[in-house]
Amino acid sequence: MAPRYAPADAEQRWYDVWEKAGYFRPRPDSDRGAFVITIPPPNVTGELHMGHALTFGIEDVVARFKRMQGYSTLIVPGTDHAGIATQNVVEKQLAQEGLSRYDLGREAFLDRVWAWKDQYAHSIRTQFRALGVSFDWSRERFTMDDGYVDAVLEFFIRLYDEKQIYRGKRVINWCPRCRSAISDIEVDDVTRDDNLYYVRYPLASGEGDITVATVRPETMLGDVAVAVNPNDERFAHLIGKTAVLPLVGRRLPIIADDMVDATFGTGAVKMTPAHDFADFEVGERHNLPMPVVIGPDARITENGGRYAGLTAEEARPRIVDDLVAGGYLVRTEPYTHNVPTCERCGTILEPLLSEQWFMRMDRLAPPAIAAVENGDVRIIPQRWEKVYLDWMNNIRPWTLSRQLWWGHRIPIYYCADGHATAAKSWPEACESCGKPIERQEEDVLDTWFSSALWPFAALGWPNHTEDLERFYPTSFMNTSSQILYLWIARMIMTGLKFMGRAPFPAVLINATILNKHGQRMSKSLGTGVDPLDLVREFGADALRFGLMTAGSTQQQEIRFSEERVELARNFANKVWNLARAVLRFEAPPPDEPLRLSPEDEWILSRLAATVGDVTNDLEGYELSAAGNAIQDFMWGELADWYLEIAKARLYDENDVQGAATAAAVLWSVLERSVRLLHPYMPFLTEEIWQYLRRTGSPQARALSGWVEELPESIMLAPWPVAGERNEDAERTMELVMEVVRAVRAIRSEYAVPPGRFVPAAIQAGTDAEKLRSLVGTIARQARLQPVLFDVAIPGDQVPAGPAVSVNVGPITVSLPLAELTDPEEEQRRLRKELEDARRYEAGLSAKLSNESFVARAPAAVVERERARAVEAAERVRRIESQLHALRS
RNA sequence: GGGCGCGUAGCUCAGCCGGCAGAGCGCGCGGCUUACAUCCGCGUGGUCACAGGUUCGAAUCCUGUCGCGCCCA
Repeated sequence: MAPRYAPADAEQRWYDVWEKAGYFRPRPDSDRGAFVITIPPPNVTGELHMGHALTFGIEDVVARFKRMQGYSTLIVPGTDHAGIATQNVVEKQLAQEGLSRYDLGREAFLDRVWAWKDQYAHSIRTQFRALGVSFDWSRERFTMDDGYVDAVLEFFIRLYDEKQIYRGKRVINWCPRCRSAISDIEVDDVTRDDNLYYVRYPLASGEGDITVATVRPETMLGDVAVAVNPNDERFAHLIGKTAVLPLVGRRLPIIADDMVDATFGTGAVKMTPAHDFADFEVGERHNLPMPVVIGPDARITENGGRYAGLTAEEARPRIVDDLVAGGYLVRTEPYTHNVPTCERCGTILEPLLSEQWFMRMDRLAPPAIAAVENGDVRIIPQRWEKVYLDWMNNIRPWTLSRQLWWGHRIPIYYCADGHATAAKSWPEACESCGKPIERQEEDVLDTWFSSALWPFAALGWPNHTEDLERFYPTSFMNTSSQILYLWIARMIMTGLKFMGRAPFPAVLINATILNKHGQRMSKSLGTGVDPLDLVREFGADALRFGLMTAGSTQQQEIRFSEERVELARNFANKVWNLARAVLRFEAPPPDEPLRLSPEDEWILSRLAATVGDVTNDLEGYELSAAGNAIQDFMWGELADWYLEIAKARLYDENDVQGAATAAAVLWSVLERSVRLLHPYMPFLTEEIWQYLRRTGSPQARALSGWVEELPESIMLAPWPVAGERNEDAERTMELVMEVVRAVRAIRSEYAVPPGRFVPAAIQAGTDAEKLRSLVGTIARQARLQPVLFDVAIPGDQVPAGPAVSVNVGPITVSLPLAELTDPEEEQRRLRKELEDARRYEAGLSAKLSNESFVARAPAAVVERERARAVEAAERVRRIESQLHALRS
């Protein structure tokens, strides 16, 4: 084994071996049942980023844990066609060639997008493999592959037949750049400084006028009314009268509607139903005409008279100028408001009246609300449940249609009379009138429409496949908070609708990954990091471990830096070297059984505690806590203490049984720790596993519970079990470590060369019996030689001559560092220690003399404080006596 | 405007069903000790954002304030 772990080599070898051996496929038999994840399919727009590495890392850690626990475990991989996003990137590519999608035409353009898809799906697959994720590639899906298309058609037609999907004219968010409708949850509001224009509309009677306020004067071309609040006395006399639209001359009825906020502007509002969500509703209530004056290209339409052809942006100053010239502009004032922009491209959205396909939500939502309320679906962290429920309780119809080419084309066919027929393929005739079908709907479906089916469509729905039978509902979903509405909510609704059961019992909402300065990681900001660069530099295991332990499950953001991966790489190397050390001490097994010493009992107890903690943490999806627990144990206890202590026996040629016992305990504890670590560091642990398979005495293997040979891959090994805790052994070793640390501290303070042995006298008081067999251990770890243990010295006298005293609990270690001890210095040190000890003692007595405390605090707490007080007093007495001895 | 989260050592974070403030990194000192210098030993470092309250006792529970962030309108 090399002195340094080289990840690149191991990673390349193992992934292929695992895949070829079929370890990523669910095992057929399992009495523990199935554990299934259908991954959130990444967009085929580009490469994976750190957020993906986190998401899929979490899924793989959890799945590997469950696989080891014996579940029939399956992770279904896949990619999403990501309609508008992918179409945008391909259009950008075309633009660089000076082409638009219209130059190519629909068919040729789609060929281009498919080529893009193939390229990126391949590159994403390569990235997944580099991360070491145990996905079942034989079940890989794409949201536009043949079977999936069928699922989408089935979904659409069933809901259409149930009248849940309908066509209608509504004001929608229109992106003039994407040339498509946008769902209201794909809108980003951006705060902008604008002007509020007060415009005077004369009354038709020629006497008087009414002034309205607007931030978008150009929309006045589409005005059809002026509205006021019915309770607004200022305008009561005008209701029913008619105003005249300046510049246009259209006659506008003055109407009353509750929607109008009397405190905004003048309290009178112009109504533009084709270009404003609220105005549209008022327009419907009052049967107003709805002229479209700003078209899909964001230019003024024919309805805009002499402004036709201008962009909305160009039209505004012209109209304002004309209003001024006509004496209609009363005044302007600065106004800050939110402007809706396209989440994809940042373009300002135009509310636009148009014909779209919609899906009703009022029947689908209630069961999905109930599922979260009654705990069938748990959202972690739980606070997100409220966010989900708030949105679901105010849910609105879903705009399904997108004016795109890339996506699932809406399966609606029209006859010459414009009747719609829904069908999986070109129908024979119109289902309404029997006339021939003339054309298919041009629009495609919102990407999330197909994503909503993912957990069951990826398993074969609408066919009654074996996978669907066995693996639905899935077990776990995790994703970012941003798509709680867009995706999670819709999966729950459709799962309940078509499968009768929610698609998963638990949803983990991931933290957002920020860089070390707290900025979002994003390609456009230049703050993105390619996970594969980190894999190349530090190894996939290090990236996984570093990410998983970067922040707790409850956090909503994680500050991530490369340094974290470097530290995880160091840990990986530590584990590697720990294994090297353990494997070098293969002792010949004695015939007799093992003879466990206190430190053996201790490390076995600590392992038991760690297995328990890690298992609990993983069950609760606390991956950070679990990872830290493994690292703390392997590095801080197994390597730093147990191995160092065990070396004495391992190198002792006169103690064959002791050496064999230490070697066996080491092997077994390492072997089980490596299994604990496997979900986080699959490659390193597999590499070590191969050495473990070939080693380990029968006693060592028995200690781990192995009755048969170790399996050929750690992926087939069961999750470790450990025995009982041994509290006595833990307390004893805790004391040993404290004494050793205290002596080391004194040695360091007195600059005793680290290699040098110094004589010592240890008085252990009440702990003498407990420590007797560990004196040798203390001596070696603290480099003390020779050692007088528990010799009866009258009173508290330390051995003759100047000495340095170390007090740990009831234990005192005296180091007669004759030539090193400066009595003055030592007195100063002891006086400070005495001061601390007295302050501590005083604090305790104050507490104990407080009657309320003694009366009201739990008995156990009072008892503990009393014991501490006794110990503190004793400590004060000892230090005093040590000081006294120094003076004499 | 409404909702949520966060504020603990120079940095990143544990601790938060109340009972003597922790870890890693950094920094300082000392070490190539027969697994590892991607390492080992020791040390330094905190009004637990602020102000009230509850309690025998508050980093932890409650209220308010300030600062940062996210979501919704």
